[in-house]
Amino acid sequence: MPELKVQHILTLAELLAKGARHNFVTITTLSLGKSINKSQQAASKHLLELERDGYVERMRSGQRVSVRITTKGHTEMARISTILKSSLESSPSYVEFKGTIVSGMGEGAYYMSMKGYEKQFKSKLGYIPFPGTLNVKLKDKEFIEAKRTLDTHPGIMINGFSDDKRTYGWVKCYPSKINNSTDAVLITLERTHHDDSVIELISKENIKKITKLSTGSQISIRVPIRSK
Amino acid sequence: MPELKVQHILTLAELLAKGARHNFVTITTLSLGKSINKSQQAASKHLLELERDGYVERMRSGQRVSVRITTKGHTEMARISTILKSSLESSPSYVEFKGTIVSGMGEGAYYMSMKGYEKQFKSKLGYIPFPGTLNVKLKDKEFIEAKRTLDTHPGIMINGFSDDKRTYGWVKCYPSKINNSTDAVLITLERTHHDDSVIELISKENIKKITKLSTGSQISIRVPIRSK
DNA sequence: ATTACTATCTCACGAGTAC
DNA sequence: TGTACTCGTGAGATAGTAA
Repeated sequence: MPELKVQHILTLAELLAKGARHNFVTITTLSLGKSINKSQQAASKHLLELERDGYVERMRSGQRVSVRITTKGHTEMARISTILKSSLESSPSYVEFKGTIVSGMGEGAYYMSMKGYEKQFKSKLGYIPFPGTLNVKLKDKEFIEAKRTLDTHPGIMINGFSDDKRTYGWVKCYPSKINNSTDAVLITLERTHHDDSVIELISKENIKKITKLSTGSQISIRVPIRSK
Repeated sequence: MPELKVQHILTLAELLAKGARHNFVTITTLSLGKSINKSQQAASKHLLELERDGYVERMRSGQRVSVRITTKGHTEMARISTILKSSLESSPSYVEFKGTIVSGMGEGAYYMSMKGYEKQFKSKLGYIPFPGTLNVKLKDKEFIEAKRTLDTHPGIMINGFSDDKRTYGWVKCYPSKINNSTDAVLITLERTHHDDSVIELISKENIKKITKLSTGSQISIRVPIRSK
């Protein structure tokens, strides 16, 4: 039983679109070729091969040829369509980070506890985060790239503000899951004091305590995103 | 802007299934090759070309390579999936017959008016048909073939019966539309008195009168069927 | 006008192999 | 282990053309 050749997929799709599932449709190899961006000769060969392999039936009436798709042909197309559709849908809708917990520098805690931020956390996240950030050193280049991916997705925006001394940048929040179970919020900062390979997380409670993780532990963070 | 090559479709689908939409996934060209039923070398080339054409991004970490599908790649796959899906769905769910009206031989009328049939018509179709059948001479070989197609689909079964003299065969009814507007019922008989190229229709009223068609008129009959 | 043959070309694939 | 080069083979495409 010969497999359906990939290059025949579009040809079958075109015939299907022309209504060749249940009725013989009369179509010239020239127009079929145009539809699939191939030559008349290629279309003719496609039909011959599709017929040989049992995906279509053909019927000559003089010069013209009518074509109909067989049940086998239809089944095969449905199969391929399903494969494509499910592979598109099955794509997980999260960005994943993997790395190891590193000791925070205390800085994050200081900034995140400022009244200008806390007020917004309370209203936009629904709580005031535990004073302190969990810092994760990313394991690989691809996770650093993933950070850039995140930038293209919307997050919860915490606006910057000023006090007497200086201005403080915005903070973007991405609700996420640690090790697929604990809720936390990955934050990206307008003005970061880390290099690219470290990400910071905040949470309602002390993350290390709740997850029983400590400095050096391997950790996975998943940020759900809306698939487009 | 190079088009996505057909042979790359399955490769992209495989990457999609592996979750490479939002995250870089580490996959060896050997295993990728196996998944798409190609060699390691083919898989490697696919990835190189997909990258060259902007459908995936790659990232080397030493020997291994991580792959992620770009927005362009995802869009393209979605496009193809939609084309296939809609071509499968758009396929009209009817079998069509075209031909010319020929004068009935009166026989049909006689048989169809028998009490053994009439009782069943009344209960299964909801009415007693006009006494007389519309005979249509099919125009082309493909419509004769379409009759065979119809046989594989279920219709409303009118059982045969016997009287003192003889037995009468079953009649299978397919509700249909004449010229896409008038309701009628195409019937196939266990024992037909026509050759293959003629079909018969019955209806509540006199079809010729209602449609203002007469012997010699071109006519189209569509029999809706359940697509499988 | 339309199909499909033949010849030719291109490029997709796998084998072998370097790194 | 891995990736990806070169190279040979053959499938798939086109041009030209017969029917």
